[in-house]
Amino acid sequence: MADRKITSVDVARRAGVSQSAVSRVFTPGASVSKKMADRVRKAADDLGYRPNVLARSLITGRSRIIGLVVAYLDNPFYPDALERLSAALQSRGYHILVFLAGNSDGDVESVIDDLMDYQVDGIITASINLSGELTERCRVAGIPVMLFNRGIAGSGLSAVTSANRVGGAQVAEFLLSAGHKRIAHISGWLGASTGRDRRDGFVDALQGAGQTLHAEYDARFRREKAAEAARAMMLDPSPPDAIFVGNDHMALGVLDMLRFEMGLNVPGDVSVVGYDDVPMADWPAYSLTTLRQPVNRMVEATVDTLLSEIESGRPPGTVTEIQGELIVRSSARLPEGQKT
Amino acid sequence: MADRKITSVDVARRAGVSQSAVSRVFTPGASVSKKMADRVRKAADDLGYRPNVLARSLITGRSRIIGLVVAYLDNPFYPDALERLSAALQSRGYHILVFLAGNSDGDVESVIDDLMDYQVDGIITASINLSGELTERCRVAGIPVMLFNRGIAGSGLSAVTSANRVGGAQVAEFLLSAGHKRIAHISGWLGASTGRDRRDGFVDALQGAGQTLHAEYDARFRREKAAEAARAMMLDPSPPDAIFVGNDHMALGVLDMLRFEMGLNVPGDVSVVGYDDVPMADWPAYSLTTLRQPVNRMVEATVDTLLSEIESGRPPGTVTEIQGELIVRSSARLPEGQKT
DNA sequence: GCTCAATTAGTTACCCTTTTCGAACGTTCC
DNA sequence: GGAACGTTCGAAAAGGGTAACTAATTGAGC
Repeated sequence: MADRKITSVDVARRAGVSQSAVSRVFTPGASVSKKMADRVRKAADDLGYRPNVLARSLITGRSRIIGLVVAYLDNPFYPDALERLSAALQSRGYHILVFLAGNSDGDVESVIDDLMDYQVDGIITASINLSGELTERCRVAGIPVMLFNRGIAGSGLSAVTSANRVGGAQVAEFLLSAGHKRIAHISGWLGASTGRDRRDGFVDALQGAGQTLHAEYDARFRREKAAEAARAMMLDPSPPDAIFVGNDHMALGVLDMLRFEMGLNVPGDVSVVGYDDVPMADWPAYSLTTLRQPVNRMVEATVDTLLSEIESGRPPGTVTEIQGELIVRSSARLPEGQKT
Repeated sequence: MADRKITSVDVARRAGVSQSAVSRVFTPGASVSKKMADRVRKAADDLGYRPNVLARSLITGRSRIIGLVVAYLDNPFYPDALERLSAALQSRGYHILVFLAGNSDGDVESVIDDLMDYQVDGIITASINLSGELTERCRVAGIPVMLFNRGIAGSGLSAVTSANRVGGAQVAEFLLSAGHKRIAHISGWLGASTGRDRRDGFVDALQGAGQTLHAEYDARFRREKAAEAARAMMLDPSPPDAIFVGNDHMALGVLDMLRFEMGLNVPGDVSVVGYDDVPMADWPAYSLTTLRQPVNRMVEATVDTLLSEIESGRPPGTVTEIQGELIVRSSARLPEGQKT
């Protein structure tokens, strides 16, 4: 075995043409006669030749690799997004190189080093916070960065999120219209735009209706922390009658806690609303009322924006907000007269 | 902006040394004096130089890229595995390039083309079936392939699975010892070793105890199909009193169906046992009794085997089976006298 | 001070493509 | 018939590195 790797030179020799001719045949838009193309393709097929992407990228300066930086995949929203992102990019000739980063700064930093090493054409970050210093490095290196499901105000980077403020407000209105009076919020991390915007939109809408937040806790997108927070809230002498949880991943943990550990009835004793609409939210064991983030449209926007920055040099800074939709299920009390 | 890319030549010039000296400084194990190393590193830091992995791989023949071929990520077992695989490889200087493949042969084929194009050092497949032809292509190309959570008998490829036959038998014994008499199985895809082995081990153990399978259905690892199968089984004039489901992803769907659509009591009316022990199996809404696949040990074995094939030329064909453990929760009746 | 071996540094070939650049060729047009 | 032109093709130069080879330095031992 150990057949040496076959290169364009081998194909050229077999077809009796120059190596550069072979290259041209495999470069779309290059000038080759039909006869030449046929001969070369035949020889290439015989030998099983395929151009070496790495060598190509060396000279073209494009690797057709997109770096995806992600902190964790336990929130099912992200595997779903990863799958769709990968599919969308793959269909356009790109592939995803995965970089795992804890959320510590040093960790993210070394990941950025790795990214540069691989000459990625672009970067997508998900569930990650970039420091100003890092965004600056990417800007200097001229590598387009897309923030997926998170924005960084003033960073000048492109970002795709759902309309989180509006979404938070939609949830608030729904809970208000159902007559809730002691409405609490267990937020995603307030250090992230996603967590902050949902909260702010939610709080603003409550205030618009003359209510204030009954209780609040920053669970940093962690299921366990959210569950604990829910327990603490419910054990309070004045427990909430509704809880808006910053994402579904946490909301499901809250539901489990309320129902199975505290023996409460949801939505009888307390309503719970999530955010994301992950697949499990629709499973009958949970049937979670939640604000849907349209993953497919977010993915589309991410890929479109990123590729046009890469391929057409569109300047960075395109911020897309995609409107979500409240999916009413049975974890929250319904407004008077409304049916599912 | 648009600072041209800085190369080893730039660093060499600034440090007043030859370009190859720079290369040596960044190549572990090369012969350089401390003084030289310091000077070069200083210059490199000033300029923000990092070696270009792609250029390096061109000459070394190693890309430090591992191709991961995966069909879907909706079974939470796989994101979990992906996260751990990525972390383990990252810590050893490799990264994962993601290739999504539907399970159709043509799809997988074009993915293999892509993989070759990127000169991956190795391939890990998960939730995917490789045809003989494809494994042959990889063998010829000399690219090590690891089958994760699936084996292909006679393929000569390395594989890591849990001890699926033994696992199936463990489940059978547990159900038998709880006194079940009409035991059914909803299998994962019998076209895959994972589905087949679990089933065979399960059936053999039943037969060893003088029982036969009360009912059986191949749900092909699909949640919906499994739920439908469960409904059909329970509507039969002679319904099973226990169902072993081929993986947790399907088992959770079965639980939902039994409890919420059919209003049955689990395990009162029927016991359900899964396979994998995904995180959700432990969530109180499900509390699924299941056979744990030790993901971390599977990942360790996968990475170790793959890297030793890549780096030390270990011949392919190392098949590792890792013993699982039955995790007893409350979705299945307990044997007499046993407590959780 | 000299020899010999061991380190270190510089030269150069090579990895596999794409991409100028110019030569060769066949047409068209006067 | 020859000038002007458009196509097609080959030679050769990148592109950013590594590794084998060679030359020069260093150090030890006597």
